[in-house]
Amino acid sequence: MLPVTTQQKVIRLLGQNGHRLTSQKQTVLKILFEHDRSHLTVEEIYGYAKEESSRVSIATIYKTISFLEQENVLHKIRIDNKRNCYELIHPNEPEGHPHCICTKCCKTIGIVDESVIRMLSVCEQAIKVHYHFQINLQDILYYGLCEECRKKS
Amino acid sequence: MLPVTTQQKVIRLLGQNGHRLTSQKQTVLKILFEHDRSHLTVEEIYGYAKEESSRVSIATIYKTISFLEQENVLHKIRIDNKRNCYELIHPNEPEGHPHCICTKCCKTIGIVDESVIRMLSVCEQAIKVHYHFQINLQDILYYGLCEECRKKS
DNA sequence: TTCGATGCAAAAGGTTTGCATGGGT
DNA sequence: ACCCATGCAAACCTTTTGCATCGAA
Repeated sequence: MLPVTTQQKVIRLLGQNGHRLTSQKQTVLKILFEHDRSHLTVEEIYGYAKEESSRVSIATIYKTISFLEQENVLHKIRIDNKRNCYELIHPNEPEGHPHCICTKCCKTIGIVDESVIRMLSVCEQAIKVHYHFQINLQDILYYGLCEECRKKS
Repeated sequence: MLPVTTQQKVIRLLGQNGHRLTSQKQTVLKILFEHDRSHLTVEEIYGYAKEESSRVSIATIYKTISFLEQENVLHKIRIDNKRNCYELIHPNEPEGHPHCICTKCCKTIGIVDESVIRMLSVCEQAIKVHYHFQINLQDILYYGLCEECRKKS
């Protein structure tokens, strides 16, 4: 759960710089807060938004999501290459952290464990050295079986 | 460059199991062999194929690519989330190795260096331990600047 | 009252599909 | 001759866009 103070900060942010805090934006934010740590598709957000209030269009959902991405509230992850997924950014966690995706139940798990993150940054360093490539952004997905699904099978 | 013996093995493979080695399939394969180590989009393959012979349709390119994917000749990588890219699988190299993508010139570099690969598998191990997640497949992209583009800027 | 945000519907762009025809084997 | 593969065009699906209208500040 994103801390309430952070939530409020985000909400305030959206009404600034000539932007307007509309009910649609608030609805989308509410949904994102309620589904923190999940990885929602646009269609899912739209579905939840219609439950909240019928006055939403899919175009607005897309526009709002782009806006929230620009404002560093939301982060796009490409879990499959058909549709995009989004997750809330947690200010104190490494941005763009790796994800595990269960190929059976489709659950996604964000990898934020410090020791793992540290190891990955060692790999990054090695790539910089070996390939003379300056890494600015990483995008790491692991596919496999989560604990529950592995136990079942 | 994929070894010629491997190329021939692939070509032979395509005429087996009730499949037919058509000129279109051969054209696509020729293009893939010639652009080994690159990461071609479907549109690019289609473009090259039309140069080779005018008798190709985009639908056939898609169908051929799916077929080659199933046959473990080709591997899909999602470099951007608009269109898919493909690269030849090299039997003796780790499948699904990481890629560096230059955000300036769009060049992609496959990471096959053994020491880096070894480090990454240590990370995998750590994830298995910390998250009780069984990793079957990895999909790792690094975005940044390649050597040439970094020198230029 | 102003002007950014919304809703609608159409467009865009990549990919898939159905079906008659072509061409390997 | 058989029947898989191809080409065409239409369908699909997600995402984007243009524009008139709405509504937050």
